This record gives sequence, C-alpha cells and structure tokens, in this order.
Amino acid sequence: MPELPEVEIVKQSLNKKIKFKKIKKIIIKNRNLRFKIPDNFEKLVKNKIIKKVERFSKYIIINFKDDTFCLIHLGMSGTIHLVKKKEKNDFTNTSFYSSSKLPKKHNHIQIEFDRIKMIYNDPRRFGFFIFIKNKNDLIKRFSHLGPEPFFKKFNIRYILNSIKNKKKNIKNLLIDQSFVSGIGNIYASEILFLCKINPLRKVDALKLKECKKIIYYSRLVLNKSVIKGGSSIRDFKNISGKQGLFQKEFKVYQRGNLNCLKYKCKGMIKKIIISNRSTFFCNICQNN
DNA sequence: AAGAGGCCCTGATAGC
DNA sequence: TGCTATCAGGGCCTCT
Repeated sequence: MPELPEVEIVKQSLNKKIKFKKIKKIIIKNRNLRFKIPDNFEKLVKNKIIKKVERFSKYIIINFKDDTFCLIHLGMSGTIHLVKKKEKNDFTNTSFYSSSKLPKKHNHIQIEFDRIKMIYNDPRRFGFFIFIKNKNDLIKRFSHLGPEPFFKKFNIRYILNSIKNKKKNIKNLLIDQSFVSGIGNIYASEILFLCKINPLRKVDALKLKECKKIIYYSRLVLNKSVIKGGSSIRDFKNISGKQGLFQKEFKVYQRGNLNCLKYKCKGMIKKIIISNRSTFFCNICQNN
C-alpha cells in the first residue's frame, strides 16, 4: 500500500482525529513486527498526550507533548484504522463500532483514547512501531535517508552529483531511499513514464534535461496522488474508509500488454523485472 | 564499496 | 473443489 502519498493521507487523518488526545490503554496482540515490540512499550506510551502527527518519507511520526515519539512504518501491508466508541467510558471491547471495515485478522496493536481507538493491522508484519525517547534519536533514525522530492535539496545540482560515475539504472535509483525518499515501486514507474526515460537507463548517461524532468515529474506525481487521496492497489483506503483515487490515474503500473496512453503513441506497455520488482514502461516512448 | 539479490511474512489470484 | 506456484506497495542485511 504505502508510498509517500498514502502515508501522507494517513498522517492527515490521524491529525484530524487523535491530535491532543491522551493514550488511555494499549493492547498488543502480536509483538513480532519487523522489530519486536519490547515488553515495556505499553508503559512508555501510556498516558502520553499527542501533540501532533507528522510524516517524513514513508514514516509516520507521533509526536507526544513531552517530546518523545512513536515512529510507525506501514511496511507493505500495514493499515491504520480508527474505531469510535459507542459509549463514553466503556472500555469493554464489545462497545466499539467501525467506521471503515475493520479486518478480522492481524489487528496487532490497539491504542485507546477517550472516545476513539486506533488499530494497527498488518498481515505481512513488515511494518513497525518504535518508541523514540528524544528528537536526537529520531533524527539519527532518518540519517540514512535522502531528501523528499519536494525539498529544495532535491535540486539539479544534487542529482548531477548523485549520478556521477554511478552504474545503476534509473529505476533502482528512484526507489533508493538514500537518494530520494518517499518514492516506491508504483510511482517510480509512473514518474519514468512521464519523463520518457527507459527504466533500465544507466544513471551516468542521463542528460541534464532528463534530470530536470525527474525533479519535475517526481513532484507532480506525488502531489497529484496526495490530492486524489492516495492510490488503491488492492485495498488502500484512507483512515475514514474512503478509497484513494490515484490508481485511476496509473499510466503504466499494472498495465502490462495494454496500449500506451500517451496521445498518438502506438506503443505497448511492457512489464519487466528489475531487482526482483515489477517495472512497467512503454516500448516506444520510453525506448532510449 | 557500490550494487544486486535474498529474505522477512501472509493472502489474493491464476493455473492445473 | 483443491492443490501449487507466483506475486504483492518496503527495507534491512549479506554477498560479490
């Protein structure tokens, strides 16, 4: 599910619903996420008040009032659900109802607030919840990540410098989070299609004009997706249960053997595997 | 030492 | 229907 736009939608929803609320209770049903949740996690987080919810790259950052943090990553299959309580002060688990459809299995973490509870669901358990004790540790946690496409730092000089003498292909560079953070497997294909660059092109062969396009279209695609409410491969829903609409905008992703959608292009979308991940491109307008 | 590939895990879908 | 194989939005770790 989650690349930068999807995580941004989740962050926005959380800010609307749980900002300034106090954590009353935590129930962890399965501690074995990507990183095992330590036994003292509940104690550390209980009674904390949420100052705000932020996001960097594909990470959700819950910022508590005392400037400690909870860092969340959704991995491949993580979703967050908010469930309202029917009755005030009723903590029995029968008195909740779901605004979106709550999955039956894999609801690993439940965090209860006054009139609402937040549930973390993750079938594949590639995601994680981590408690972070101060801002310094949080920054350390992100130190290996490159800028988001929107940052000023993601400029032409940065790109030229990053591709110099590099032998990898542009598809792999775009999903390399230490180069630029937030782009995942879907948006990498979409961005390269708009740039008209073949995903297998070696980055040291990119022209100045193509580098400029990469900046422009990375920003455009991610922005547009946020505006559309994220994309919806399989079942991406935002936290209120609404489907994202960006998948309707996919030009190449999951369109193998279909016609290229570029005006007057007679090409066909091809699916290839690059470093074990599906990659889609047009055999004519990206034939370079 | 940059870059490719394996691996963590479950579920949906396709093909027989 | 029921089996098996393949694939899935990420990122950490290990090899070469």
